[in-house]
Amino acid sequence: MRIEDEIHQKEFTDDYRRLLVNLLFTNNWVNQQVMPFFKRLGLTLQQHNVLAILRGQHPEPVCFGDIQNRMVDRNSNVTRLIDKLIEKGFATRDICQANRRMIEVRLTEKGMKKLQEVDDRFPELLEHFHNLSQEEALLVSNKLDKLRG
Amino acid sequence: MRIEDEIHQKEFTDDYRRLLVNLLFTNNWVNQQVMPFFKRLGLTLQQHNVLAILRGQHPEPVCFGDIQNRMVDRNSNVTRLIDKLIEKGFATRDICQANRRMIEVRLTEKGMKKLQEVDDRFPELLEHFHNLSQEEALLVSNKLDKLRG
DNA sequence: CATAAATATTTGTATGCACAAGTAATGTAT
DNA sequence: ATACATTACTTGTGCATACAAATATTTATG
Repeated sequence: MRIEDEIHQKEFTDDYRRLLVNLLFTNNWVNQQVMPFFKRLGLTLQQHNVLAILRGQHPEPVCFGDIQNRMVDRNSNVTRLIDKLIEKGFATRDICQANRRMIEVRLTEKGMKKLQEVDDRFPELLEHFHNLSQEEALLVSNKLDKLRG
Repeated sequence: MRIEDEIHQKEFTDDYRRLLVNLLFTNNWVNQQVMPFFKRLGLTLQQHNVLAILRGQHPEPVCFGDIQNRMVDRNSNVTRLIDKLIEKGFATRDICQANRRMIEVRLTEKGMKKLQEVDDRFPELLEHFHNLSQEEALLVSNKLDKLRG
């Protein structure tokens, strides 16, 4: 459905303005697909993002700064995210002995299993994106890369 | 910059997954351009969205339900948004005499001036999108429409 | 006409996020 | 060695958001 119809607006003054509004609107749409998906699995999007980063280094630990730099949403408060993951038994935290300002975060077995569970169901989530062909998905992705510069 | 490099990930298992992450990441990027822009003008993105909807009907009033249906972010709590706008003197609220369940919201002169101020500066904001050509902006916008179905 | 259903908005609450200030450990310069 | 700056993480606070329940008004039904 055209963005003009979605928000009941006649037309946009220019294509960039249309793109801006469309990106904001589409983001809400994406969140409405993604949030319930993760909620059903007992995670938030960002908690899952951290778990995936931890798996990338497993069994090596990852420190907070590195987690932050690899996150899709850089504004997250890593301290409190990790608190939640530890509370749920998906991660552990230890002070790094080489540099005691740093915290080593590791994935647990339980966290690993939860990630596997997410992976198993991921195709369900991606189905929502199949209105675009694979070529179109790739094209849009590349244009978004270009947009951000 | 490629999304893989932004989040330090080697590569994605498939193009749809890449698109999903790219949309989420790009949304954060967009917010980082948009939020400070509106903050400098003493508004939030959503407050501006409501003001623009009110202008669309001015001098006729708009009721809450219609505002909600036209908003880019449908999850907003319209009651509390309008409270803020009235507090700032940008809008007024009256009970509709024809149907007293409904609230008529109108733009004030002050609100109109604030919108004009935003319009005057809008080109600054849109500059951030000029990494894409006008054709590309249009293309991406159309693909996003298609994605949502 | 009384009652139930539907509509439109409001309020409560728990959670999440943004931003700023705070703490603790380490590095650097004199 | 001491003082200052930097780094890495933590905490506090106010504001925004999501979701559910509540209220008030109108419409529909027997």
